[in-house]
Amino acid sequence: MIAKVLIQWHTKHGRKNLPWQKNFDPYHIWVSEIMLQQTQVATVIEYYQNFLKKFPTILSLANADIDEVMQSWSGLGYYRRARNLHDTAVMIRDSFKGQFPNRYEDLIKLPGIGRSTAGAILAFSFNKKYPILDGNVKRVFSRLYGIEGWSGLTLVEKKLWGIAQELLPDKSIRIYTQALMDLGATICKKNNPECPQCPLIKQCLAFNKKLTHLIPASKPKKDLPIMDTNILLIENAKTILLTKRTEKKVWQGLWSLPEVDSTDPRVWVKKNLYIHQSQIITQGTKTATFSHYKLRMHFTHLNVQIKNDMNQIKNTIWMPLEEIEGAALPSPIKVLIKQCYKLK
DNA sequence: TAGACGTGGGC
DNA sequence: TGCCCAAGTCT
Repeated sequence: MIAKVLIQWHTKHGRKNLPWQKNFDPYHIWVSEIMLQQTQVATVIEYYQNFLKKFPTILSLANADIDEVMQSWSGLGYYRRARNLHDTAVMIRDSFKGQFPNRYEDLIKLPGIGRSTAGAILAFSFNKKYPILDGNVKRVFSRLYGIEGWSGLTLVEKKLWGIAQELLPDKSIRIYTQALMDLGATICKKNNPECPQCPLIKQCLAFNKKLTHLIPASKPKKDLPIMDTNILLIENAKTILLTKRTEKKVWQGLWSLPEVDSTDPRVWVKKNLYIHQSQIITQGTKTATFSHYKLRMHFTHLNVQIKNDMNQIKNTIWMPLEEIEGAALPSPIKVLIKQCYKLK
């Protein structure tokens, strides 16, 4: 019954013109689903189009250099997704003869594809009867059935998956799945849901009990810890010194400004670079907020003149200023660099 | 299983 | 402004 109502609602009110809705190509669907993880539709659209232009087929992605993939992902965040995307493309090329798998057991083993993304690929691309459970769907079901408690709790999540599985229709899974997400995105919103427009208003427990503002329950909040770091913006003849972040932590695989222990930048510069002279241009602090901590970046912008026989430091490059914007750098670092050149 | 993992929209 | 959170997954 619920599925039928949703499918009918979708014919008039569903979203049908998103860039990844032009065909059912599993490669296209997969790329969009990965990009859309924890990322809003409006943000994804441009990245998606650029990405497919650069990597039109799964083979072109598999054969690409990871650095190129990171460059395309720069600014989107959660960079592990880009590495997983590339790894998965290689696996499909080598272990599946380039054919995108269409079985749940195969999909779930691929890096970056969890239960919900596997369900989305199966539903959208292959019209197979599998559930999804993203933020939209969690919100819709939580309200519809008056599920209390934060959806991150194991028990709550289990209930929601159960509902997702139970309500699945035998036919039109593709439309049904899209309808569910569209309802969550456009009507059953977190704040100020438009209940009068909702096709499920009569059977919605949260609406009938006037609990839509309390369901779904918010994630328990915690104060974000503050981390401090010292970074250097070293300029030499219109180029900037960048280091690749190879450690398995935030911004892995991206180029960034060197991070140093010393609060006096000249110590690091003297130790690592052969220079004629160095001159501090500006110093300051900029804070970047992540989902799990705040990073206070104490930066020093300085100008150096490198000797010809400078020593090469591992994983570093001097990047021309004009190439920074299009390179694989984290957003806050790009902003910081831009600000420094306004300040000057 | 709780924490790591980014960034920007919206209020 | 500051806070919540978005088409989640991995460890």
